[in-house]
Amino acid sequence: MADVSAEAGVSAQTVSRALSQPDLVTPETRARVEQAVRKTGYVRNLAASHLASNRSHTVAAIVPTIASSVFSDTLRAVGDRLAPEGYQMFVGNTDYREGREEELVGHFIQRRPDGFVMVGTSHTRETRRLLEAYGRPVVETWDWDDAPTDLLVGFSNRRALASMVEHLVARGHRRLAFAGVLRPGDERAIRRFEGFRDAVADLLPDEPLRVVDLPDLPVAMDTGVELLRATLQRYPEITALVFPTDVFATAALLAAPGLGIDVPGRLAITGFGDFDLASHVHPGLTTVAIDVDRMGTTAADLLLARMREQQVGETAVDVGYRIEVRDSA
Amino acid sequence: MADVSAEAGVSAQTVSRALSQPDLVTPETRARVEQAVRKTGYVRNLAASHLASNRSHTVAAIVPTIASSVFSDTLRAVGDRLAPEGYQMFVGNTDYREGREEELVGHFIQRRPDGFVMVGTSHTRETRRLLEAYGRPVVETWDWDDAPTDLLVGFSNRRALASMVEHLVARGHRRLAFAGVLRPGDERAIRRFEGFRDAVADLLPDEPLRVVDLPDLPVAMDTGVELLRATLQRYPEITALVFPTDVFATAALLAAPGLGIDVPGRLAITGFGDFDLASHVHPGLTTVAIDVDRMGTTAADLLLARMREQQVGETAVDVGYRIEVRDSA
DNA sequence: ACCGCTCACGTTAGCGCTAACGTGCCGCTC
DNA sequence: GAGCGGCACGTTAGCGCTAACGTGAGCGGT
Repeated sequence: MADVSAEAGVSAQTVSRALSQPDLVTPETRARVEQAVRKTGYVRNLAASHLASNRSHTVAAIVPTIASSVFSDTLRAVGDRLAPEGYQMFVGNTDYREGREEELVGHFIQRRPDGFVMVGTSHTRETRRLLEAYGRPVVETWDWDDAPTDLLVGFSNRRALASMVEHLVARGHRRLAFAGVLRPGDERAIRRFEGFRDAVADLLPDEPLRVVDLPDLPVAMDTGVELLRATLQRYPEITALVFPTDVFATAALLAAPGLGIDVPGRLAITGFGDFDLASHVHPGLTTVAIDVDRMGTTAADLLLARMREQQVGETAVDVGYRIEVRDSA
Repeated sequence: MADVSAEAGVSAQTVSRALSQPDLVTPETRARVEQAVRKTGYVRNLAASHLASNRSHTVAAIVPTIASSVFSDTLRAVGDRLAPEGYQMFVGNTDYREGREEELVGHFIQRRPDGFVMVGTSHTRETRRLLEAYGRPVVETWDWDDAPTDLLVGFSNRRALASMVEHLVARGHRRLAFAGVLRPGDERAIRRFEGFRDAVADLLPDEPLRVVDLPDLPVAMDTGVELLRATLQRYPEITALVFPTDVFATAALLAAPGLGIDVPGRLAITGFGDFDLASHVHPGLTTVAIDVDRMGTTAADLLLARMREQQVGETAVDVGYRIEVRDSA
């Protein structure tokens, strides 16, 4: 920067201003500085900027897995909104392992991000303590809680599944099962199960709770096939099978003909997420659609406002959900 | 850090050593420092560490899109290998737009990452200049080039598609078409097309080159259906259709029955990537499988060695590919 | 007893920026 | 024409670490 300021005949402070707050220098000075930057090949060092200004212009994002379209779409939306404002994003994945989130927060804090983006509202006590002590804005996404850590842009997984059960009951289904992978690292799946459980208890009080949980299997299509098989073996009487993710539901849908199961005639199937694939399988998958782009963009908007110490109107935004009815249910 | 050193009764330098190179202090001192860290709630500031040591312990990764399992699996593999070594990863996506890569490199350099992970070997002149001037290790992935920028862990997209054509020809196919989305931001797709073109010219010299390119459409399943339709309209005589990605191939496979097309009887279909879905559709999709985990892990290994200024044996690693033969072709 | 070496830790300076405040000039008001 | 405020830019100091070098204790060899 000293080279640039010498070349441009101004002080280092003016170079700094010309680069980060161009409005504060005259157009002529700005042009001289820009010319000097080009001539010297200067690339400013944001680590030094961070240290001096106490702003890193980074955001830390923590998701269960980046190798799933649901979260990577969210990250893309957040990143696309933040990048033009000069923020870069760190990404960490918990791999659906309990405790990894706390570890990641611990590591990320060392980089002093200006904000955090988290998936879910359920965190360990220590995670919350760390985030609160850190004192920078946090946006939670992909779920709903009446007492969020800070900002919240999400929807109720519980109500979404309850709505799906309502849809099935309205279509005349009485014997429903839920099949998924439930474990502490994936609270969203647990909320969805709870929504199923409560809606069944509410709408079909005479029916037993039918659940198949294979907590040791990965979130992959093979597991969906296995869940379909296990559920029909355990509850052959069911007419509808509710999955907490399209990953399982589409796999089950694709495997059904081979197992001699007519969908939706013999068995109705529902998913969650409205993946690209959901509208391409036959029959089309009835599923829960989330406006992921809006969720990501809104989360980034709230974070930006907080990071700039602007007033934030609503600190909790419900982006809702939509039951996307296709032929599978 | 001053608080910690006062609390532990040692100098700040010793606190620094206890945290970053624990072997250099006695076990007793280390314990006292750790105790003091806990008591004070100290979280070290890696921006300051970066500034003082000229090592950021970050790696910048640039991919076409993070919302695709191919690249997010790679990122996950790279990230999982680097995280335990204390490296965090910045991710940027070019959205398959030409020129975005150069822009991203320009931004990332300001953060002084210790290394770069790139997808592809083809970059603008300015991108290469920036990376070379920056002088830190760069790993290119997902393609092959005899004169890489620095390190290379990939495979030949061109040869992979040529192998697929060989497979089809060996099965008796003569009239083949290639259908995809070819544009400057996606060099991998172009290499795959070239592999198809050259293999057809080589093995089927009497056949014309049959290509359908819809460069303005997104890489999504809808486009796959559209490509299938357009290709059969233009080249009704074909018996095999080669796609440069499983996204298109699986969509075409799922749409075929509805269009009255029997796969593989009337038309053989092949993809690229061996997505989870490829083995779940019926018929199973014949496709090109890449060992993405190995590619990511090896890329991270080479990068780590270079970042630590260790000797790197092979600077170019070919992870190869495998034609995964299923029933679609 | 002296030397030289190693080890554990301390001291000094500086990494490359920007916050905060200082300075000088210009134009406006009364 | 004195006074005042705003603007553009400069000066000073310091953000929180670590590289490089310094120091002193302990130990073995001669």
